[in-house]
Amino acid sequence: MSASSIQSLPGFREFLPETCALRNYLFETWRAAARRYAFVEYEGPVLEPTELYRRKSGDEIVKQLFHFTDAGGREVAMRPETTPSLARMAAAAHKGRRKPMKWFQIGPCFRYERQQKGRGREFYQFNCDILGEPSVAADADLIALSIDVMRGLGFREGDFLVRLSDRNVWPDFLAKAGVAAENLPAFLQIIDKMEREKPALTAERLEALGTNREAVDAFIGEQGADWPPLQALLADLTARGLSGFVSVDLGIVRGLAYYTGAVFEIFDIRKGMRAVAGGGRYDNLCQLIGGNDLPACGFAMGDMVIGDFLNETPHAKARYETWLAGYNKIGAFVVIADETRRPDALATVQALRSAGIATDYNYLPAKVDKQFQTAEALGAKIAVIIGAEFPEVRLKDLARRTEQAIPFTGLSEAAAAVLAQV
RNA sequence: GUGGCCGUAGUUCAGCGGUAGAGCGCCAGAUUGUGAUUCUGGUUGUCGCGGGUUCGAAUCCCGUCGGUCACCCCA
Repeated sequence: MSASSIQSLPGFREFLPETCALRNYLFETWRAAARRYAFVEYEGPVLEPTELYRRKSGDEIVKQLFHFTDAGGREVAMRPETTPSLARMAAAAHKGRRKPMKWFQIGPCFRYERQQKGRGREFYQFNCDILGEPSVAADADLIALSIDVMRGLGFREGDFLVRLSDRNVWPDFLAKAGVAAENLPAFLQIIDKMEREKPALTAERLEALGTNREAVDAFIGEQGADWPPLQALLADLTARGLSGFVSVDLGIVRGLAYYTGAVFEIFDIRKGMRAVAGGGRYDNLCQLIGGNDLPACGFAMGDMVIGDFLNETPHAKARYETWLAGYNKIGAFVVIADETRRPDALATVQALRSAGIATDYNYLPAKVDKQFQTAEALGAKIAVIIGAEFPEVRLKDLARRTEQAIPFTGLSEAAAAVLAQV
C-alpha cells in the first residue's frame, strides 16, 4: 500500500465479488422467504433526523449513532435500525390500505461503535413487519416466517431455537410481588440483562425494586406457558408443525423500550446462545412516531451474525456452496480458432447473448488452449468454436467433453438444448 | 470509550539489528485448432504510515492509521 492510498473508514464494508456472493445469497434467501409469506418490499431513508431516535431512546443512544450536522444545519443520523422509519411511513400511509400490511425491507444500517466479531459500523438488516393487526395470529405468522428464513438458509431443528415470551406476563408478577407498576420498564431492563450480568448485581437490583431473584426464577420456571396469548401463539405454531423450533422463556424481554406484547429471539444453540434475530409486538410506536394508531409486530435479522453462523454450520454452508456453484458462472465461451473469423465470432457472441445465454470471449487473439483455459476458469458449460469452416461451428459440452458440428443458424437452439441437460 | 494481539509479494505466512524469503497463485513455454495433471522457466514488494535510536532498522522505541478479539453497549 502506497503512502498516497486512502484506506476505507473503520467498520465500513467493502464487498469484493467473493464476499458479495454471500451477501447476495442472504438477500435472495431473505427476499424469497418474505415473498412466500406474502410480504411486499418497501424502502425507507438511510439518513434521518437525529430526533427520530432521540425521541424514542433518549440522549444516551445518540453516542452510538453515526450523526452529524448537514450543510443545511440539520442534525441528521444514519439509521441504526429501520423500525422508527417504518413506523412513521406506515402510520402516514396506512389509511385506505388493506390490513394487515405485510412489509419487508433489506438495507444497510449504521452504528458508531468499535467493531468486533459479528459487529461492524455498517451492516445489512432484513426487517419484516405486520401492521394493522393486533391479534397473536400475526405474531405467529411472523415467527413462522423467521423460522422459515432460517430453514431457507439451511439451518435445521437443533441448530437454532426461537425463545418466545410476552412482556405482558410481567405486570402480573409485579402486582403479586407488591412492586409498583411504574417500575415495569426498569424491571424489564434487569430481566433483559440477567443472562449476561453478574448474578450478585442482578439480585441487588431486583431487591431494590422490592422483589428477588428466587421469585423471578420461580415465575419463569413455573408459570411460563400459562399466559393465554402465549398459549394461543404456541397452538398456532404447533398447528404448523413448528413447535419443535420454539421454546417459551419469559426471561426474553428484548432491550428495546417500544415492545408491548409477544417478543422473541432466535438463538444459535451451539455457540453459547448467540442471538441471530429478534423481534416482537410494538403496538404504540406508530402512534408515538407517526401520530396514527396502528398495531404492529416485526422482526429483524442482521447479515453479519447470520453469516458467521452459516459459515460455522456445515450443512448450511454446504447449501450456500451449492448455490455458489451456479453463481457467476457463464453459459458459453466462444473460442476463436481462426482470427480472420473474429467478426463471425462476434456475431455468435451476440446471438448467444440474445438467446439469454451468459457468454464471454477473448478480446485479443489467443491460442486455442489458452481460450479453453479461460472458458474453464469462467465456469462455462459449453464452448462454441469458430474457425475456418464457419458458418459451420463446433459446439462442445465442456463437462462431458463431447463435441458436435452444427450450422450457425441452429446454434442458439442447440446451445440451449445442451445447457438444459447440464 | 478501555484493553490484548496483529499489519512483510495477489494470498497464506517465515525472517526479528547487517542491503527481502518460501508455499500457493499468476505469466510464459513443452511445434499443428481443445481444458486436467506434470515438467521447465519467469514475475511480484516504499516490510501500513510518520518520527526516533543506531555506522546500519522489516527487525528496537514512540506516535499514528488500519485489522482482529474481548470489555462497554447492544436497537
